[in-house]
Amino acid sequence: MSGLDDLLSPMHCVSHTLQRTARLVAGIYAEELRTCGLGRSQFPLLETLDAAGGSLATSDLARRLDLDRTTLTRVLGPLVGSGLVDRAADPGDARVRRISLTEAGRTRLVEGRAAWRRAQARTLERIGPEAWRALEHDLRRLRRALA
Amino acid sequence: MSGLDDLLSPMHCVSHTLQRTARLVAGIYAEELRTCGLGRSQFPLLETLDAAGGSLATSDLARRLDLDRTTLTRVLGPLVGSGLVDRAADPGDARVRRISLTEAGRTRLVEGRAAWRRAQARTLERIGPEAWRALEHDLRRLRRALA
DNA sequence: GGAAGAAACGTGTAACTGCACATAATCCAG
DNA sequence: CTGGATTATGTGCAGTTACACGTTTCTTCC
Repeated sequence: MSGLDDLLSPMHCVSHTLQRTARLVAGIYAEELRTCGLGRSQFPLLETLDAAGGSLATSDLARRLDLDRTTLTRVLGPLVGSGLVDRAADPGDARVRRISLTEAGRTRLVEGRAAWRRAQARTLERIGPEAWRALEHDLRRLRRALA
Repeated sequence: MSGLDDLLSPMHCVSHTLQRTARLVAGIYAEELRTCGLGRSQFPLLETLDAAGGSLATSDLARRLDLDRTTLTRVLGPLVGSGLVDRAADPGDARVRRISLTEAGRTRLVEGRAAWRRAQARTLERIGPEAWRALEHDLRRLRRALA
């Protein structure tokens, strides 16, 4: 039954479809987060650090964000500079840098969450909570399939 | 029934979920397209121009790609430079620039399609054609809801 | 036909993204 | 305990993305 051929037509491009959808949605979050001085890549980073409890090695953090390790390094720069995260040498292994939230980082994260919640609410209002629930599940499966 | 509150927890972020999934997939397409000298933003652009038949105004093209108009201008630069697309003044309206595929552009597009098809096949193989069919449909609905 | 508003466009600037490459530290086989 | 493979990291460079702002051209209304 699988008419697979039609999916090999460029208009069904997986990458472009995901990319353009992500672009569209990102605008909403960027708009809200800008009010508290956080970039749209910074908020998930702080949130992931917080969710991890304490600190994470650079590579581990990158893996959790599905972000290239070197990209993470760039994103980290300004955050370290503004004192929201701390980059310290690991006591047991001189190669790894442990990234952790500072107190200022935790504070900013709380502020960020208010802005984020507005964006998330605006988005869910448009697309419908149940629709998102289903989509989120499928996207997670997609990521697992690619991992 | 709708527990909507749980969706307002940062781990259910629509933007981050879409973004990270798009990043993951984009790598596959970039890898294949690099073999024929096309960036992953260039291929959809050429494809969209081709699908539109002839030429499009800058803003129209941007709209079709869900891309910011000014972003499109930047992407267009190198493509005009390498002669794959042509940017000409509109006969009827001096404000609009009509973007069109050149012969070289059409040729490159054909080469690009071979590379693209490899990426698409690799991706579908991982995630399953039926899963993608469903996902594509839901993502389109999402975009419509945001438009 | 002229002024107010709208539409189409480009540029300055800045953030996000990742590949190729290089460096330093660790681990393991001999 | 030494040398080669592995692991963790950072940088140069290039491509992707969009907001704020300004310019030119067109449209509309008086």
